[in-house]
Amino acid sequence: MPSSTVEQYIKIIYTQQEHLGRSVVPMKRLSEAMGVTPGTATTMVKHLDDVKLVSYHPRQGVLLTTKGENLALRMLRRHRLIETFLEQVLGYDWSEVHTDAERLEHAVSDRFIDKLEQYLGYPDVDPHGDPIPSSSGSIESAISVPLNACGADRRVRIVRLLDDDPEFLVCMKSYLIFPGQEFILKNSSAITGTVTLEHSDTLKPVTIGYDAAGRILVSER
Amino acid sequence: MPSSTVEQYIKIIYTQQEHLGRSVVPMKRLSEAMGVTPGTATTMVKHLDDVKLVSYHPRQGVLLTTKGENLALRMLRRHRLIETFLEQVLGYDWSEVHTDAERLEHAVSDRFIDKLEQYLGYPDVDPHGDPIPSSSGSIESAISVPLNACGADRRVRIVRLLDDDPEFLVCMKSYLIFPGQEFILKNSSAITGTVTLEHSDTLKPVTIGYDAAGRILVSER
DNA sequence: GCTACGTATTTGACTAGTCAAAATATAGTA
DNA sequence: TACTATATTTTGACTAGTCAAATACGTAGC
Ligand SMILES: [Mn+2]
Ligand SMILES: [Mn+2]
Ligand SMILES: [Mn+2]
Ligand SMILES: [Mn+2]
Repeated sequence: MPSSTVEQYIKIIYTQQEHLGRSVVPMKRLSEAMGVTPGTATTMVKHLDDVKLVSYHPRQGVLLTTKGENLALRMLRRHRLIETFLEQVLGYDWSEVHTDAERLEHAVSDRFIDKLEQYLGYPDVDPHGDPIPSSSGSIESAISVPLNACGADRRVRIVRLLDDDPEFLVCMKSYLIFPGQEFILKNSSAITGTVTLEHSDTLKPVTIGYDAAGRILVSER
Repeated sequence: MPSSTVEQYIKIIYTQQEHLGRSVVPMKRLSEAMGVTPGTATTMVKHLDDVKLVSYHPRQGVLLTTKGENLALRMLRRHRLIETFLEQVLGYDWSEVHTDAERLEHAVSDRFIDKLEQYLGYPDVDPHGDPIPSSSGSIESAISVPLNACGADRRVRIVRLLDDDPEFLVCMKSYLIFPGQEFILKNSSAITGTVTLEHSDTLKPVTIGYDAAGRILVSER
């Protein structure tokens, strides 16, 4: 049975691998994401390689094995089902769910997660639009593009937000930017570095920065 | 912030103190309840004394301070609210709730517990009839007596079971022995060491051993 | 008062996870 | 090619929690 520390490393390696596109995750990246010193990450990664959860390429980086990927998906499943529960059932704000899920994910049993999933009615995404892996480990994300890579005058539907920062989330919610909401993309200017949207119901205009828009995934329609 | 290990020691010291009646809990007792060697318990208890959670009386035993008692009640509150949730909401059998609660209680935040309590409608006992301490730390248990200390031909209502063993609980449930059920106490014999009950609705008779009956608390009426 | 036995404490060793700081490799630049 | 900046690895040390086994108490019985 993996310790919560191991679980956390594996989950972070997965998300970093996904985020980097490239396959190997360098130690600096990993240590920063884990909040530990680089030396600590190196030591741990060697151990993870020993137990076949990752393959370690000295001086280059680390890569999940299939076994590691399975564990990562199980952790993501736990994390996202718990977040969904906290928001939909216990009434947390979506900016608060992440912190608590971060601890709970390491304390729940498989029985708990399977019953929770059933109780929630088999949701396929969490409050941030992150897809929830099935118990068999399959995961499918809706097709989407970053908001800053979208053509102007398009009608878009918010699909997912790639940021856990509570401040960011509170702010987005106040603009009605959360999964399911629809907007018209009025203007997207690489020169000024802004993206302007108009909510399809309220018609309220919102302007956000280019990099923030990069963390918002939408589907064009 | 106390570690989960510290939380567990404190909770166990509380329940042992309650169970022994006497105030100090000897090391042997504590180490057995914790599943560690006596030496380990001694070391830990000295540390708990340093941080003022217990007062340690060498070669006699250990005793919670007020600070320790507060922590213990917070843990009991968590444990019992979680057990209630697992049974009533997620549909666990009452024999399964204990194990999962044992881990979760160390991973939940105060926010979680308070929202959970609200969601559950402020229950005052858990599935085993154990009273749930309030957020301010007050706890009140219904007046009750052990079933083996009851006069015969009395009508009794099951209040609480003092045993976590899944096998015992599954068995009791099959006899309808769980909080709220009513029985007529037909016979209680110290000689044969048995207690015979009859369910007040189904009229089905049940005979259980004297010591098992000691772990069943009832209210006479 | 002395002995035995059971309980309690001490000691030394081990594991998982961590940091600080020194040593080393690598890749880019002059 | 030689130098330098940066990433990486190594080393030694530390903490929390644990066990096994040696040692020390304390009390009940003789
Ligand atoms: Mn985590
Ligand atoms: Mn999420
Ligand atoms: Mn516990
Ligand atoms: Mn209980």
